[in-house]
Amino acid sequence: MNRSLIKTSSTTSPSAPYPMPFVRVELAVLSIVDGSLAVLLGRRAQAPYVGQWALPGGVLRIDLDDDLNAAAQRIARERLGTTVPFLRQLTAVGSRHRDPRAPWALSIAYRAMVPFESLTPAAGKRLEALAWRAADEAACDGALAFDHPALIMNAINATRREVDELLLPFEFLPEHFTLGELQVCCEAMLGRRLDKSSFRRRLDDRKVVEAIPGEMKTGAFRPAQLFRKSQ
Amino acid sequence: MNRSLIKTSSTTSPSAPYPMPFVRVELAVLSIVDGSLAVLLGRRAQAPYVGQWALPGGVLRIDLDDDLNAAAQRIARERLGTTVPFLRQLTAVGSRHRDPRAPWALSIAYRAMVPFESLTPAAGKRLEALAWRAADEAACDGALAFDHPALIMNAINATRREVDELLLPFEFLPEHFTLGELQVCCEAMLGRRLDKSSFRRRLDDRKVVEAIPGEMKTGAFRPAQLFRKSQ
DNA sequence: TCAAAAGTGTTTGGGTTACACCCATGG
DNA sequence: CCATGGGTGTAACCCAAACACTTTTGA
Repeated sequence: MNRSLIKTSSTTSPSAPYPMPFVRVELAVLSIVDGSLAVLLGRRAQAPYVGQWALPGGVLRIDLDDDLNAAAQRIARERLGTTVPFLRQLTAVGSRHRDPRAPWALSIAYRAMVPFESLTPAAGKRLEALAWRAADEAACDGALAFDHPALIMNAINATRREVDELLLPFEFLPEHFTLGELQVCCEAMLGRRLDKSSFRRRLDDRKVVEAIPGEMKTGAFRPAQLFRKSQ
Repeated sequence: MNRSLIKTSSTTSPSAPYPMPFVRVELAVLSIVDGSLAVLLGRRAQAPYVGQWALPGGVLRIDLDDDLNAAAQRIARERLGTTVPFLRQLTAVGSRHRDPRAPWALSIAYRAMVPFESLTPAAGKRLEALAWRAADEAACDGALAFDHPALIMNAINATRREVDELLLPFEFLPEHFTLGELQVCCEAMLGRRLDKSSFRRRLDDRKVVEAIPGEMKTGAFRPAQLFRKSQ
């Protein structure tokens, strides 16, 4: 299966078309599974790398996609059956021989973050299976297809940096949440414990959340104030 | 001049080629001119946006470029006649109707930093002229072609963030330099003054530079220790 | 009354800013 | 001897880590 899937005919006149690379979008979909950061992998049903695990992704369709973000969302719908919030472009990687389907392949990598329960376990097109995998592990796993371990590492670093700066994935949480829940979520993403007191001071210095007057969450123990994203 | 420059023929079989976008690389080349950050702009000699100023850039050539970085360097050679150090990928932007030459255009934007004297003032292919322009200004100038003001803003922010973190463009400086020269350079990039004492403390806490024993720069006043990049 | 989680206050320390001050040299 | 830039020291301050403590509930 080494046949080129994209046009590569050579050009003649100076203003004639140059052959363009094979352009794809790859998704590093993160979530919190069992209290730590996980990445969604698909087992490939087609060549190349049949049977191996890889990030879900798809070909950019200039007939369907208005822009790169739209392409990422379409591919998420097709492959995962869900929309993906907290979307962020990570990087573009492109070179000769990256992908045996084409002489030159360019991928735009995106990071997203979804509640893992929101995923239909049914795999979409071209995938045998979907599975969550510990993110730190996957980032170092040489058995993954293409250069995807590096992309996963990139997604982890970008995400941890955002959390450090309190740019938090509120779409990932319920609309109303307690500060405890928020802290547990951040700790899972960072892979380390946070101090309750300084975490809260930072939150209200920068006004990233606001208390919802009257709303409390009652449970087994002392009731907790509910918060929502500011503005 | 609305004729498509790239192949857009539709596909038939499911595994047949999809039409691919028009892929370019744009360069935000920065330098320090008159003590403040400047960006290199070219006046376009061809449609679209003839006569308007834009970032230098060029089409990705999968027959010539081994990877994206190589493409950026080739385009720098062709357009500017020089190699570009401190190269960093900024972002990919792509959408329908971004560029009248094609129905769907994708650009990978790169930032570089060169000593401005190293540029041959002769403009390369497809450019009428090359000129340095205050970066902060250009980032807000609606008269620039395409979405280039946003790319310039992106380049400025990425660069200032790197300098804040003491990831410094040593290729931009002479191999041996005084701490005063280094500080002036950083101040120009940041667009604000730095405190000499804390700047130096930060430098040697993180061991980013090392003194060259015996080497001193003598001038009008007290001689200064020369330094080089660490490692 | 105890466990568990909510919520608050206080101390400490690292790192940066701001600023004052000496040093060495050519003119 | 002074203007100028090189180089050093110190106090103030900001922020966050660490940790101790009180509060409130269901069981």
